[in-house]
Amino acid sequence: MQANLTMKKIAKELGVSVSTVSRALQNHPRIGSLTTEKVQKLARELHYQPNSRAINFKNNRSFNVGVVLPYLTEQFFSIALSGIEETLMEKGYSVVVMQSKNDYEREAAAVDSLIRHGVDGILVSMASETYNKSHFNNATHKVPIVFFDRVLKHPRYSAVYGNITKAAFDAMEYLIEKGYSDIALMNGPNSLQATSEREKGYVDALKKYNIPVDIQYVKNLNLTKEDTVLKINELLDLENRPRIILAFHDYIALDAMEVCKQRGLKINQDISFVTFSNLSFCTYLDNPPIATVEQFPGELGSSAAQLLLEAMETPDTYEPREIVIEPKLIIR
Amino acid sequence: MQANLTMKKIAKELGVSVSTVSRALQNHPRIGSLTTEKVQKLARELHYQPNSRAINFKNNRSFNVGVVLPYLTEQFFSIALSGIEETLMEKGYSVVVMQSKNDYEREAAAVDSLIRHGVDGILVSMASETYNKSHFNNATHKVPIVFFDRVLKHPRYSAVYGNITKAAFDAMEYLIEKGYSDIALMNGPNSLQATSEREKGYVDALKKYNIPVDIQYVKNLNLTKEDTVLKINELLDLENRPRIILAFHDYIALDAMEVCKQRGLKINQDISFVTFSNLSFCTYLDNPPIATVEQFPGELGSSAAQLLLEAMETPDTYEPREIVIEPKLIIR
DNA sequence: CTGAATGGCGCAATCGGTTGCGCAACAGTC
DNA sequence: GACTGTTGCGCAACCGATTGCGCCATTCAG
Repeated sequence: MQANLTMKKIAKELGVSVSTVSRALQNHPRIGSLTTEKVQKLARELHYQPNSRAINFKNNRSFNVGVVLPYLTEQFFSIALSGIEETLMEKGYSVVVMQSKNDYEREAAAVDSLIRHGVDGILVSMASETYNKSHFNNATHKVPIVFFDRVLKHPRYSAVYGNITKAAFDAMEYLIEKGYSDIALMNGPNSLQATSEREKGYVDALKKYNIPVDIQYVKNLNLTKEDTVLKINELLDLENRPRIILAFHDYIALDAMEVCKQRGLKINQDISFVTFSNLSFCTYLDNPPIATVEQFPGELGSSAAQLLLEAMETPDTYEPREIVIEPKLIIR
Repeated sequence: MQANLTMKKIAKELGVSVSTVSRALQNHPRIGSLTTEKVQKLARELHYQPNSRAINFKNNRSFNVGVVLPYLTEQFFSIALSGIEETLMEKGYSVVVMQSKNDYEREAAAVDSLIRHGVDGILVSMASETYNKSHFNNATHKVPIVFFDRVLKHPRYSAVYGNITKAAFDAMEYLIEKGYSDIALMNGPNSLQATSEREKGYVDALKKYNIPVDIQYVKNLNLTKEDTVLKINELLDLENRPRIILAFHDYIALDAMEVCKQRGLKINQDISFVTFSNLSFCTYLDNPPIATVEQFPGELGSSAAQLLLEAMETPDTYEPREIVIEPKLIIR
């Protein structure tokens, strides 16, 4: 850890003033070519690097962007983060990441901490437990915020998200057209906006084809394995057992498949699955979900990053807006 | 985006000096309780937040830590990053993450960029293509560096990594004791240190049991699917086809399994796999690898973070050192 | 009534750069 | 020789917060 090398030392060494050193390093025309050369030579020899904290302080910019998401270990979010990192890196920004673990307190603390750390903007995918939104209001007074995937819909905020309703509708339409019936929905937790959107697409499709909606076929899960096991068992216990399960996540489908197998059902024969995330490993399953909705998490992240870039770099003309990424149904 | 609220404004509003405001906010004993109360009240009302950039500048600390890793989308690294984030968050540090994509140039640029952004320390899992180490030498003059998983072994650097040799040895010993023979090794790329360590464990175990080493059984892969397909086909084409494949990653095993199935071999009957990463979804496979080496990426990351914390907070007494995390063989 | 002690607060320097302005020296013009 | 223009560089303010030191006013002891 070498001692701090500042312009002051270069200036003293050369018998010139600090301002001359500063200008010489910027090739300022008012500095003589001889002096400029001398300064640059010594700076090179001493491996001078300007103190970024001083520059950030002076410019009131840090070129850091905060990202708050539920879990880094969830593939959806790590892919989104990767897209964010790529987009921001190109523009010279760094990514500061924090996990909310779906906890409101942690999320609020993370947003607060990012502000205190002096980021120039924040990307958020909301915790499922977030009921109080005031931490975003406070933060947005200081820096722009853009939501992605798990968004807060409000004219004040930009948001990037997938068209879940249409995705669910498309998946249902595909299944119905294929002649499948008895389609159940294993949906996410109530606290997520996507849950109601998914249900809407499910219901809309049934209505379009004049199929009655059986509320016993719609289950909201709470993300724990126990609950998944409970709900799939409830479905399998129904007199009119579903033939297709529309699951809101591959992992939910996998856990449900296990229960099915234990109960002697053959996957993709007695019962099939369609999922809302396209995890790469599913192609390796002997009996994968017959279709899946690809939500393009990388594009979600990178679009959100681009909105944030605009908000940070042209704050005067920037108007909050929403971008909808169309998911794609992938048939296996 | 409200205008910057500084101490100056509070001071002017109250007709006191900036230093009084500063001290009042710190409950300095030399400030009268009346003044202190007034200042704190107004600060609260105006939602005053100290300018972190000014404080960072003054203290020459940012409480940011840089993390450079190959890919965020690789589960191993996203779990490691999660462990890093948890450990550092507790101590008030934030994590700035960058992907090297296994490219030397990007890695060097990332390290450089982190230094310029003013991080207090750096955690690195090296790019497989990194041949030149000078970017680390330059960086370490400025801030401490700790390596994790893909480490640079050098007395100057701290490093945290798994005991791959022993893990490979243990896996082999288990297989040999179980009576398995004809065990092949699908290893990683030459450029990774872990590759030679894994090979050493493989060879050591064979030698211990006086089993001749067949070099045709040892393949080094380059991480592309084509190469994996090529190498598994070479193995299956051998006169003495292996019965067990020790694969250095679950995804390699999955790709190889596909080829095996295509060639009419039954997994876990005609041929079985043992892998070096314990990806959660493998438990959902109908025929998963019969054993797997858990490398505890979260612990790897969090141990590295703890070393870095020590290096950052007590730089005078800190001595670089290595921590070895013992992997665990998990039998399915 | 004077001297010291104490409480309450402000001045100014500091961190490391950047930048407007001004000063000096010199050349060129009339 | 006085005037203007140009070149080359330094002074000092500034960004926002922190902090050593010193000043003034009050209080209390002697």
